[in-house]
Amino acid sequence: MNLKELSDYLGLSQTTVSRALNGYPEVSEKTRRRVMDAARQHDYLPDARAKRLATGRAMAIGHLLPVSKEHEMVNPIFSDFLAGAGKRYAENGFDLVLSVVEDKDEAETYRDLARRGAVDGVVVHGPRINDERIALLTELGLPFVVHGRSSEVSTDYNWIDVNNRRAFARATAFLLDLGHRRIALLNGLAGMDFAARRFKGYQDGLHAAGLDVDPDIVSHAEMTETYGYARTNALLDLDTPPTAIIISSIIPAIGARRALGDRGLTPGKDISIVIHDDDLSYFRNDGDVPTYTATRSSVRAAGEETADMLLAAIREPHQPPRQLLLEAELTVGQSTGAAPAVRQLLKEG
Amino acid sequence: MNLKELSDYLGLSQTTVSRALNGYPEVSEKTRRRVMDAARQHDYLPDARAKRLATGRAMAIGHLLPVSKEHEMVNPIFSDFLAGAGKRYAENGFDLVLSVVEDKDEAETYRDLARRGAVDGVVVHGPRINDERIALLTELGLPFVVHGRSSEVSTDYNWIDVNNRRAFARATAFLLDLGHRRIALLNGLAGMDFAARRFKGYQDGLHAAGLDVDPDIVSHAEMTETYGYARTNALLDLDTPPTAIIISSIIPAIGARRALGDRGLTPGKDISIVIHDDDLSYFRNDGDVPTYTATRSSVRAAGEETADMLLAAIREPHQPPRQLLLEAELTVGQSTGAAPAVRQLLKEG
DNA sequence: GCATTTTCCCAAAGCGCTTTGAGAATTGGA
DNA sequence: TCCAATTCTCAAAGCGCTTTGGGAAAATGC
Repeated sequence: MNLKELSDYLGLSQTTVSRALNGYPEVSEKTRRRVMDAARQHDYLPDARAKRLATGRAMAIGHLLPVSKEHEMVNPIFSDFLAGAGKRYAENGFDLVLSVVEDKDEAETYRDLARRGAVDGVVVHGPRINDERIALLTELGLPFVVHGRSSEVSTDYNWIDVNNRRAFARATAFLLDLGHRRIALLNGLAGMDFAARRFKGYQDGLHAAGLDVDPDIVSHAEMTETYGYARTNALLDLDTPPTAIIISSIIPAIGARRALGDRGLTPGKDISIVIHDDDLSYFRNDGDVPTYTATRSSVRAAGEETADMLLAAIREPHQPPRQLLLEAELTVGQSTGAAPAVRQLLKEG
Repeated sequence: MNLKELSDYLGLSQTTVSRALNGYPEVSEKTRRRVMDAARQHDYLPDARAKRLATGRAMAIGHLLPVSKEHEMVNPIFSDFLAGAGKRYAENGFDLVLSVVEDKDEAETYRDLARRGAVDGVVVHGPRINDERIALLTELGLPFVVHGRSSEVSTDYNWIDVNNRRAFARATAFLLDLGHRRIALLNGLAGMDFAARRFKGYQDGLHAAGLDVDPDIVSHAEMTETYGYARTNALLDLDTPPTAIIISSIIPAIGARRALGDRGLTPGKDISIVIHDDDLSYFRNDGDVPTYTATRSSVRAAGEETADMLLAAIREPHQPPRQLLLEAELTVGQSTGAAPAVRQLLKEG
């Protein structure tokens, strides 16, 4: 059943039926009700293709899932983010279109989406330092929100980010308070903006205590379990291994834990671990006392906020760019404890 | 630049330009080349909205991401699956539309997608036993492929599945060969078809050795880390704890490992673990000797196969349904070893 | 050389909606 | 009662493509 058939059936013009269904005021309540009832009864829903052409809007938001040829890695937080954002899109009648694309084709894909009119806006994931996508999208005039921020980009744009710097400064300070002096950082991929901010926070924390960063115990890589395992082993093999490790995600933390297990070491006792926890739905760091001490910020909630922001930006294109900075909470779990020296002192009374 | 402008510029009709771009034979090679060059030069790409209306095809595939209100759980294998499928869609000029939807609204969403003409086909994820979505989609005439199968559905339909039954029978037999007699099963959610098949395989393995299933050491739940942890603790607290555990996914296996760690137990030595490994990109079970002994089948590869199958089904609607059964490989890792009794015997020579 | 194909291109009619610009029908005011 | 204002409804023109049904020009066959 299409609009023509429905209006023929009702003895009304297509105009009136369309207006009744879309809530325009030019139609009497009586008629509107009659139209709505008939639509429901006949299972009528306007053809999305026709509606899109007629309105010029796609009623869809684009997300690019970049898949690099080399590492073949999909960001594990992606699905939780999509769950959050997609929920909001659905509530607002928008579709979510997901483009799986190789890193190198990303710019071209944005161009295509814009020219084809396939989406009304896009979300930019995983911004790098001085990310060129921001200039591109601004030039294309395609509304967008960045999940994260991009340092060294001078123009103003919509973004939503966790206060990574403060979170990691707090995590560092927390470990310092426990007496740790040699604290390693297992960070995300170099070049990623969030990783740079987390490093800065870590550095802030150390500096505040009069300490300097030791580059030997700072590393950057894609956040896989394997990375956590290998890197933790390497750290433990050092002449003076760290007494604590800050890890950028729960996934490499699993690997770190495995490395400790291999050596019969216990987190929280033999070595302290603080993680950044995105609160992944299949990997909850909870329980009476959470497994890990963590700076926590729900990526799913971030997805919801991102969607709201983008929909607002599409609705009101002439408003100034919007920004939202979320604070992570620092929750204490089982994976941290006093540094060995402090422990010794305490024991000696 | 739209088609009209492009054809005006070229001094050709819209018909000719459209045909030239879409590879129809009614246009001379010389003209085609001229059109193609001009299109490239002016960055012309046909408007997706108009194309969709004119052709009646959506050039898009739908995936539902079901998010249950209660458990708020997103399947962690989802993103890898999408990465695989989405790659193929992109190669074939299709978009991927992702609908985040509450469990209870799933049927309605399929109806909407079909009526609105928003997609040309859909992928059904996580089929349950006697899944009603299959009948619904058949009735709607919306092409679909099920990732998995649904027992007790009598009609024929497109599916692609891992041979879960055989994989779990092999895993069980493998553990039996190592001397294990008390083997626990940490399965997926009851009601899921894959979980039922895995249970059957487990049962097959035990029966073949003249053993029976002990329901006390079989459990069904959503495959989270927390589940693996809690359940492993419960198993170890039994009067006669199992000497081996088969775990349906790497995620709960992490939890199991954590439970073992808490007690100072080592996988492969104190207790054996076999997992089913979906080969998640951020959670590779590899290395010189993989961490886990596993039945492995790449969910990403399954995504690619599913996409190919669905695109073929859309292209050739009158072909009979297609099916593909993938075998999992059994790879030996560090998490399995001889059962205590056997170990004792071997030691005694 | 003429009739017949074949090649190449075009005008116009959709696809199923929204939206513009007006025209009936109704209501209210004097 | 008549006229103006308001309310309700409609015909028709798009939106930017594809595709049908021809028709002119060029190539072929006799």
